[in-house]
Amino acid sequence: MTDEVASLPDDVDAVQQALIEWYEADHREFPWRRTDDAYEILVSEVMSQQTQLGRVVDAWHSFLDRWPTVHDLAAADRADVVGFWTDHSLGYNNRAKYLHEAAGQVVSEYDGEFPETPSELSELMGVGPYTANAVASFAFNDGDAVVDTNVKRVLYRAFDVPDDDGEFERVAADLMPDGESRVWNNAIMELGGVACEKTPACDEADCPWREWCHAYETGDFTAPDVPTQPSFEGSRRQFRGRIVSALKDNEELALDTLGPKVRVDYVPDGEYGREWLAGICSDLADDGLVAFDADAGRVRLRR
DNA sequence: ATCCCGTAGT
DNA sequence: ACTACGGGAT
Repeated sequence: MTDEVASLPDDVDAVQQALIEWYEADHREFPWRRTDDAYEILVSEVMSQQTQLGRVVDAWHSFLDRWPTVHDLAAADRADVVGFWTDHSLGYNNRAKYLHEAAGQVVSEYDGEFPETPSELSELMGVGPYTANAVASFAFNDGDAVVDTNVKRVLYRAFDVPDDDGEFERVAADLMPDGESRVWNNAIMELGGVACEKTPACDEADCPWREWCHAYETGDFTAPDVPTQPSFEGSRRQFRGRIVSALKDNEELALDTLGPKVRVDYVPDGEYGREWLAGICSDLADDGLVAFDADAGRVRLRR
């Protein structure tokens, strides 16, 4: 026997059963947990990647009202999808573009029927390892163990898994009961979301793993390092967001009309003027989010 | 002011 | 391996 699963308790069956029973006894209700439609689940996962779950619920219903099927989304104008995204404060606009592109892939490459394996799902734009396993699990009960920051935190604390992506992936896979990816991945992320958050709530949430948890035993609830990010206020990101938001009603605007909508201190020939704005519009155009005519100095969302 | 967080591009 | 990417919640 190797030391491959040295991090895990001997009675893995009991660990698995405890978590599943805990999850099934009580958990937060989200509408996407009551569907097995791959398109609806993909939309929820892409939204959830960047936005707190409570805020996703309304946006998810609205999105599916507007584009009920993958065919509807594939046929939509990119500008409308990006406009919806910014209108609902969903964050990174690139993801709206990716989701729209992924819908196009499903229609053109799979005749509108979603592929069911993580490896095929990973080929879709904006779908990486996490989302591929989430969709494969929740739509088809056929995913591998998901490894998101919730799962990393749980494994790091409970079983002393080293802060290393390969280690997390290996232990997460060893821990998942065969053929139960749907309930398992829901359950372990729920554990990270309500019991094993940054500030843990072991007793309050009746954590099912207290008897095995190294952190609960030692009182050391350190979590894996999360990279710090540059401040948002005053950042390029902030102004990109404001530009897309100003264009969301599909207007085409001249730079000098757009400028004051983006920053109050806009002066055409000033430090933050036409040249500065054109630079950001040019980046947005490179990202495929806007159509920018630099000579005419006019910009609008890209169809 | 800080937190949240998976993917793509390089 | 590192960085860009949004904006509400707290």
